[in-house]
Amino acid sequence: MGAVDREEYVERVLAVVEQIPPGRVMSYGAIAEVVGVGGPRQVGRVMSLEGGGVPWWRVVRADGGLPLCHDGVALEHHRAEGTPLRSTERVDMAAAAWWPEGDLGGDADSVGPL
DNA sequence: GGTGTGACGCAGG
DNA sequence: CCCTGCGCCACAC
Repeated sequence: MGAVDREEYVERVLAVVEQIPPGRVMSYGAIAEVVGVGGPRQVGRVMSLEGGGVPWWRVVRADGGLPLCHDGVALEHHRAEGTPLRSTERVDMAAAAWWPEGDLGGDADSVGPL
């Protein structure tokens, strides 16, 4: 079976992003793993094209760095949602990292102490 | 059909 | 903490 259609891939990626709860974040690589197709670069491409309809600011790089395009806007959202920030422009992946199949990897819906 | 680029990831210095 | 190089896959030229 070949890879899913482009539209199918987009829908799938956006679906995962929509599932990300407030105060939590997912890395491009994590989304690519959940989708099971393509790689982190393809996820980023989809976000740039169709990310306008989903909480794109909850999608960050694996090292906690925010998207290079609207980092300032993303910071506003993270501060408003209470995302654990480690630096003025970085997210604390150790506490904010989230996973769709049950809160594994990071912690429960609790945001843990800083 | 090769080349370059990118909202990336990781290892190394 | 910083920057550099390599690998990755899809798309534009």
